[in-house]
Amino acid sequence: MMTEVEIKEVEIKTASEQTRMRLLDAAREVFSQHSFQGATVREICRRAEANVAAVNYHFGSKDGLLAEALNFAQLAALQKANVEAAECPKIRLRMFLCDFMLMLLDEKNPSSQCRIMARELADPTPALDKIVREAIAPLHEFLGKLVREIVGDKVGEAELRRCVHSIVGQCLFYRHSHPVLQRLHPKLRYDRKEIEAIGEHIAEFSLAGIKHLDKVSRS
Amino acid sequence: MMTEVEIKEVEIKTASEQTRMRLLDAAREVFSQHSFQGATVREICRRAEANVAAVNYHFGSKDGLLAEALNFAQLAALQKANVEAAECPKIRLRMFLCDFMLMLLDEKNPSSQCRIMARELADPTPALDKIVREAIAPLHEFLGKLVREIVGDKVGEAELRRCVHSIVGQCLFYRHSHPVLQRLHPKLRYDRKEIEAIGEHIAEFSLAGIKHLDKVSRS
DNA sequence: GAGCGTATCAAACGTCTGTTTGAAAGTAAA
DNA sequence: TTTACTTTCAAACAGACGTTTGATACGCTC
Repeated sequence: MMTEVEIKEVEIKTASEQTRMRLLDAAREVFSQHSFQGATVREICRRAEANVAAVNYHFGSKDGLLAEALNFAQLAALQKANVEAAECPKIRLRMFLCDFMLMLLDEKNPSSQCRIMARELADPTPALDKIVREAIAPLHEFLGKLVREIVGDKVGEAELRRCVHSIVGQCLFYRHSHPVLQRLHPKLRYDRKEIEAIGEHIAEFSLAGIKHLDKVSRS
Repeated sequence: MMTEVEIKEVEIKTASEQTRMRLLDAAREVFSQHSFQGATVREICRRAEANVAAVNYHFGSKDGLLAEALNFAQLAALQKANVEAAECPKIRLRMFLCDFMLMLLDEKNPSSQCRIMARELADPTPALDKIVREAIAPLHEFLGKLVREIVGDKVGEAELRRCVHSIVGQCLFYRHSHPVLQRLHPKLRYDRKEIEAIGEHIAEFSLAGIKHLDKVSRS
């Protein structure tokens, strides 16, 4: 049987770890809504109900907080499950794109890391190297292999790479340009149904593009 | 015959207008390289070899400078020339995409406005409304009509809109993710040949996607 | 050259930023 | 309770930011 102290440690952890968690959650929230320069330590601490000094005490700096807030486990799990699935490559591409778009766009999705990733693309930050290494490079590699399965060996590396770029570009567009799209189509709501329709569209559009590439290359 | 004064006005304008021009050029340079929050008035003035107060004297504020620095004449001219061209819609899409990618990626291209536009997408700024109204909305409308010409009337508005998003998304990806792509493929140089190859790829990829949409819709 | 409006300049302003500090509060073992 | 250590806190720090100011220099008309 556990002592009272042990229960406390397991269930609610130490007070210190609680504030660490609250800071990380708040950081993910704020970093996904503002650029790194736009996000302020004071707002993160306000949302975490912690003192301004807490960030530097627990994480050393604002940079350190961002680095620790990044966690691409969910994105990696998505890729792992997809690779191990028994379906054919085309269906796996469809599945992945729907899941990925839900990660990027669904506000209810707890994984805001991909939204941070998307935001950091344009504005290099000390954390960008980590993002590229742990999230973006594996993602491109994963999609490259998947497209290669579909397109066969007749297509060159450069064309294959551009196909991956085309797919990723379509996905990120909806995240990057969200403020613009809201102004262009004010009445459009990005609910789960709409997000899945977008994922389906990107899959259909891209599969046709890949297939056509195949034809061009063989001719 | 012109007097000396008139010649002076026409050729080198007033000293005041010269610094205005230098400020606008420097602003376009800096705003296209950093986010609005990341770009500093001091650096703009340093590059323009002007005093820090010059921005507020000539443009009222940093916001005003950005608003005046924006000028989408080249993008509009591109669309106008394309609409008036005699070619078939598919070839016109190819032409436009190559020109557009050159505007977005070619460092030698004097039109950095599109690079600013791309940068501002993610980070709403007081100038975003003007950008959407004068550049993005017309661009989407132009591409929507072009795709409509290719795809016919059998496709719904929602699907057509998503096609335009797919095209624009692919184009902007190369601009947005430039820092990332440089890390992923360090040896790849974005010279004129590579940019045109990218434009060709996006055109081929998208035409296949559009065509496939047509087939799906008719079936 | 005198006078006048415009443009430039160094300097300062107030505010916001990330970060540091030193004291206070909390925690847990002896 | 005492002791030693960790965590929180209000306050202040140094620097960067956009902007303002008042003096100075310039260009022009008379």
